[in-house]
Formats: sequence, C-alpha cells, structure tokens
Amino acid sequence: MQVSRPDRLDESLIALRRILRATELFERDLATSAGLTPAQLRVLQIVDERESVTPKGLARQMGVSQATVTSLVDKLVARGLVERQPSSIDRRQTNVVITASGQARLKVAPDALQQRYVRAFEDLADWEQAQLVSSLERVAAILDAETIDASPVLTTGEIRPGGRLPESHN
Amino acid sequence: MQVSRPDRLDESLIALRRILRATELFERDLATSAGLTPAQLRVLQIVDERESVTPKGLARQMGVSQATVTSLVDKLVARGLVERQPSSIDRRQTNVVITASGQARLKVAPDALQQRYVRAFEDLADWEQAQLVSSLERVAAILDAETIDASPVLTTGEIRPGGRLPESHN
DNA sequence: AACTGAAACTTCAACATTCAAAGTAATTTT
DNA sequence: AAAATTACTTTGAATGTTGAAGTTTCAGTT
Repeated sequence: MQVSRPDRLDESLIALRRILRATELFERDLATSAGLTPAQLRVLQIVDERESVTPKGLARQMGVSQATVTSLVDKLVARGLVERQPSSIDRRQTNVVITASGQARLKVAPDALQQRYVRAFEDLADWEQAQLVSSLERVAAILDAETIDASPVLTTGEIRPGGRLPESHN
Repeated sequence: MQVSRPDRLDESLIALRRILRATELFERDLATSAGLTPAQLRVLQIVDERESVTPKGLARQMGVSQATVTSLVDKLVARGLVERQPSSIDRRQTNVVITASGQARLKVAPDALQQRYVRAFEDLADWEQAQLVSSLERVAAILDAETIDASPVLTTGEIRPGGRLPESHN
C-alpha cells in the first residue's frame, strides 16, 4: 500500500538482477565446459528430462522457432548426442531422444549452481525454507503472469484464455 | 539440515525457473518491440544507466568479449542511438554515451515486467516486503557467490582459489 | 630519450543462433 | 477427393560471439 521503506524495492530489484545475472553467466560457463553452446545444452537438458520431445515441443519450451530447433538438433545429431526417431503414431512428427553419449555428456557437466542451491536450501531451518518457497512463488506469480502468453512462439496459435500452462512444461 | 518436506525444494526450484523463464522471454519481447535485438537493448540500457561507459566496462558488465561489444556498439552507432566519444584523459579509451534518439528509444520500450513487479511489491504489507527482500537476497547470495568469477572472460587463466571479486564490477 | 610491456580498442575470419518464407510430406476437415 | 492444416526442413539473410592479429596509447625502465 504505502511505501514504507522505498529502498526495499531497490534492494529486491538488485537481488533479482543478481540472481538473473548469476544464472545467465553460469549457464554459459556450464555449456562451454561441456563443449557445447548454451542453446545446444538447453536442448540436450530438455531432451534428457522428458523421455522424448518433438521439435515443436522443444520450440515451445525454449521460446524459439521451429527452424531454430531444427538447426540445433542438427548439430546435436551430428555429434551423436541425440537421435531423431520418426513417430509411429503420426508420421509428420519426429521424436528427439538422447543417446548414451548424450547422457554421458550431461554427466560431465553437472549443474553446480543448482547443486549449490540445493545444498544451501537443505541447510535452512524449516521456517526459513517455507519462507523462501513462499517468496519465490510470489515473485514467480508476479513475473510470469501473462508474460508467457506474449512469447513469440505462442503467438501463432495458442491463445490460452486467461490461465497459464498447467505446469506441463517442467 | 534434515529434509523436512522434500517437495519444498522442488517447489522453490520450479519457482526459480519460472522467474528465469519469464524474464528471459520478456526481455526478448521487449527488445523486438523496441526494434532492437536483446543484446543491443542491454547495451543501450547500460549506457543509459551510467552516464558514460567504456567498451571494456560494457564487456565486463555483460560478460562478453570486447570484440562483441565493438560489434554491438557499431550497430547502435549506425542507428544513431549512441555515440563514441574519445576520452580526454586516456586516448586509448572511448566513452560510449547515449544520444537523445537513444533515450527516446528507451522510453518507447518501458520495462513492463519491472513495472509490474514494482506495482505488486508496493501493494504488499510491510512485513511481506521485508520477507521478500530477505528471501531474494538470500537466494542471490547463494547463486552469485563465486559464479561471477567463473565468467567466460576469465576462464582463460584465472583460477581464483576460493575468494570472490570485491564487487568491483557492478 | 628510447625501449619494452601492457592496455584499450578495432578488424578479421569463422562459426552459432535466429527467423521469415518457401517447400515437403502427412493428417484432418469439408 | 479436394482443401486446409500441421509438423518439420530447407534456404537465405542478419546478428551475436569469439580468438587472433593489428593499432594506438600509456606507463615504467633503462
């Protein structure tokens, strides 16, 4: 309501930027240490999380065009880290699946940042954990409210009425 | 210490990813709506915040090489959004300053995401604001601890033992 | 004053990302 | 079956990114 302590706003924005910057810089390092580019690593991670993904699914989750995904998958296929498997139910579709070599590559590049977060989180007291979750979810709710709908990829067809994805993209 | 509620960790990670994804997607939209690329917009924003910046300063703050900055500044100069001004104290240096046209371009692209955050933050009760700041700063402290030192620019030789930079590059 | 080394920046060449537009093949709708 | 739609790829063009090499300037040494 009232701005009791204006500096608090600044402090929270600064902290938010630090989070953003740290993760961004780290992702680049992580990728290069794995011998990949950031975009390629992201594809590999997503393909690993989900068992199999279509290029369209990748495009939607990454927020890029299908053409871009094609190019990225090409690179990963050339390195033997993923494979294209024609879908049996719909022959227009292609499933991208990770190879053993791709799995191995991911293990070479453990997400140290996430690990550090996990460790620190687990060291917190119960009430501190609860507070952190509550705060992060509050910020997330603020920031990704309608933002996702404005994504370049979704503008094609998917106009979700007012809601948001049912967490299907995790 | 003990993992009282394991799902809390997942929940916080998911929230963190939502924050990351929302801001990333939004930045792209913001840039294109301003007729710029994300990288160019970031340069413009930094040059606007600080009165004048050297290419080296830009490179450090953005986490990219000087060559990249040269190329980005070239584009912005070609569009008349920034200018290069030779430094008077050190003729090796160049100061990049924003032009009136560049200022105008930034106004065309207000940071709606930040505005939304500001609005939501100000609507919070006093104790909620305090909790949010505390949580965000805690996460930021966890994530950007030594991360920044691992920036791609430094990866060439600098293996800093355990310390971290004294915040000199903010 | 001349030499040397470092610093700031640019140029160059090579590759990665990204997308719109056009093209192909398969599916669905009419 | 014809038309429209969907999934994906190809193509061409712009941008981003970097390491290496080059230029100019500065700072310190001799």
